[in-house]
Amino acid sequence: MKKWEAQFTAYLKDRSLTYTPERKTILEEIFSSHDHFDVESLHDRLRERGSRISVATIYRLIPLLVESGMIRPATDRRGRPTYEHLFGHRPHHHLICSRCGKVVEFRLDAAEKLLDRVCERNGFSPFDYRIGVRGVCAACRREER
Amino acid sequence: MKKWEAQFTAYLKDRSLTYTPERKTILEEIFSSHDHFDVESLHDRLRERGSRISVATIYRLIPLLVESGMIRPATDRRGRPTYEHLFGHRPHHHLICSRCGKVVEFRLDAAEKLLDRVCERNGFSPFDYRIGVRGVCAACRREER
DNA sequence: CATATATTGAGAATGATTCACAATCGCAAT
DNA sequence: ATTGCGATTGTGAATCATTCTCAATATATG
Repeated sequence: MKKWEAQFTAYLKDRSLTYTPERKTILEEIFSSHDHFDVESLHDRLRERGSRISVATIYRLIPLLVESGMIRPATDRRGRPTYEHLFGHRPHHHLICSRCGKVVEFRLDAAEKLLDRVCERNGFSPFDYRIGVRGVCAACRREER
Repeated sequence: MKKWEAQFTAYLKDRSLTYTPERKTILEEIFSSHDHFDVESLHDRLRERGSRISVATIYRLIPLLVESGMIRPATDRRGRPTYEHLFGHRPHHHLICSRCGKVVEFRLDAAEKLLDRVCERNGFSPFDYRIGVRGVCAACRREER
């Protein structure tokens, strides 16, 4: 059993909810990729798989996944709602160019210790963190002149 | 003239667009607060001010503000689209409880040095950064048992 | 196996966002 | 100041995503 499956079934059991085949199928599809997803394309992917799960079921599942900390709402560059799941990647961070939208990923393990201390002081048990830095990339800076 | 006004008028001029009274009013309202905003509540605030600007005008302005780097799309806890503007606050960060949604703000100047080094290596000129830590707060952890 | 509750799909209802269009506006060139 | 032209606006209609309703199933429990 995958880690995400264990976490989600525990969450469901805690609230007397059930782990239905539909929910299992949707989760499998979500966690089969690391990419962000939106409802429509997730629904398409499920249909390609041969599933006839309705969009309503997806919409109904999402709040549970958010609540349980499996996914989180995000937004694409144009502000459209997407979701990203929180398993299977080690924390990675982003440099985002405000001018051209380019995104550079980086890792920064050194930050973890600092943040652990902050969490401790505030009674938080962290399970994920993200750093986003906004600025202007070298190419755009050159172009500006 | 405010910094944001200078930046936006420059952006408009560059594309032969005009800085109309409506746009000025909307910008003033957006930058009069540090909070995130959504279209509906921004529209309400404008009406309270006595303005009759239509929502369509707001919707039409937003892509320009995003493009010009004045605001950025964000998302509230439930995934609803909001925007935050990018002027005038010192960097602050968030601990977010995945269970109950509580948000604790903190500051962490020590991170800045680490991030400056990352930026330098990648040729970025940063002007803002945000750290989001997701976890479970003390109250929710207690309740879980 | 019977019961109570949760879940589902379909389609209707809602609400947010975009579009179309006719009436203004603002700027630049006279 | 006047004219001309593209940009901008408000209105209301159209579209699109999301939520809701309801009747039919499925699931867990005793």
